[in-house]
Amino acid sequence: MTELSGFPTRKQLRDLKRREIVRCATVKFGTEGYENVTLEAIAAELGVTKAALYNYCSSKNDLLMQCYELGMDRLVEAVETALAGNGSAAVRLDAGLRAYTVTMLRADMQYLWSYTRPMVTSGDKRSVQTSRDKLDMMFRDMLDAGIKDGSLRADLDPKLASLIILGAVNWVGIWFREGGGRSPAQIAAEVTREAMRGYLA
Amino acid sequence: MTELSGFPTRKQLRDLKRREIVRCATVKFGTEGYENVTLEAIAAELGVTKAALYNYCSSKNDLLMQCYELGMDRLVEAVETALAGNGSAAVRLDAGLRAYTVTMLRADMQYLWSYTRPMVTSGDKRSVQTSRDKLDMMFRDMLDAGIKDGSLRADLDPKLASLIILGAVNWVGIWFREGGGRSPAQIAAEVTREAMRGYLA
DNA sequence: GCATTTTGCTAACCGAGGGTCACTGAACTT
DNA sequence: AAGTTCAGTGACCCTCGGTTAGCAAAATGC
Repeated sequence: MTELSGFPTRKQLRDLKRREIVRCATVKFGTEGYENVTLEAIAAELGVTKAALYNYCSSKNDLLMQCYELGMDRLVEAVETALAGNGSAAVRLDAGLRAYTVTMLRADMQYLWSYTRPMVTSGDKRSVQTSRDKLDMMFRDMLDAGIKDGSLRADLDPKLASLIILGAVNWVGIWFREGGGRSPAQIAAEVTREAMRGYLA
Repeated sequence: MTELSGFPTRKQLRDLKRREIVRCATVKFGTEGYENVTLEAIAAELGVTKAALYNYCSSKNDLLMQCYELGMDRLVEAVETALAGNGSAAVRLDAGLRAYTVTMLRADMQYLWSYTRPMVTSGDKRSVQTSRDKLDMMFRDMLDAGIKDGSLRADLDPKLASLIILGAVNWVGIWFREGGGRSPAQIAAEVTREAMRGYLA
């Protein structure tokens, strides 16, 4: 035994701090907007100086990317769980899309669709794109399954259909703002049903 | 006669210059990204100094808004023309959506969807929103007409349907990049057909 | 035709904020 | 105890959006 158990190691501590920074940045970016948040403000909220942040990210944009990745992981996990449920492919697809939408409508996730995409520089694109592709593939596979089990139209093109459906659903993130009478869950249910309408068997 | 005709008046000249600035900025924002374009660069391309630009816009963000307005006008006009054609409401809706998509896929229009929305500050929102609302209304009216003339399903909800369809179509602007085998017109036709699928009578 | 104002622009500057660097003090290593 | 690693600091630089004083030329007034 080189150390007491129960205390985080140096590496773990470092990662915990990194996560805390990302969490803090996510909230601030999401509520105040990327442009309007200074690194100084983030640092101040964490009780350190700006320069300290550069131990955990290489630039402001990189910090945003880390926020994006965290959000994407959350999204992938929510959808994965929902898609793994019971029922026909159509039913599971519906659940997956609803999970996707509801997660996306969380206040601190809004920036994902509002701020992040344009900021993605060619260098960062790779890691972001893999999460996106993964989600895309999950939905596409479910569309395939729907053709096989007969719950979706046999003549649909999974690639095109997933673009259409995800487009419709992503758009919600743009136009939906809290305050209208309906809850995110209700909105998600309506939009998902509507987006899938043309594809049900 | 206070002046020779055929020469632009002071006011006209000023407006021409303004347009030229906006056109130049549009191209640069579209191809290089808002963040990466300095006012100095725009000014240099126009052969003036940065400060001169401030005679025609109040801030960099305002310049972006002027680009946005120009693009929106273009979009509204293209859609208006297409919607005014002959045929059933479904046919005209199809034409309108294709016009919308093709216009949106122009290289110098990409920034509209990639860069502008998040930059819109609450003050500017008004003017931008009116163009958006106008487009939305045009499509919604056409959906209404489709219910009336029987070319679209009688049970569709125009408000929800327009959000779904426009969402699907707007998404193209995000994922489409030149170079794939198909032309913008082909893409537009495919996506439009697919997005309308669930709503045809 | 001369004085006055208005206009379009420039040169020089300011300040915010992203990013860097030399250094420090504490903790781990040997 | 001496050396090494490392998180964090404070002072600094530089880019870039935005401002201001002033100038020359065109428009306007008398």
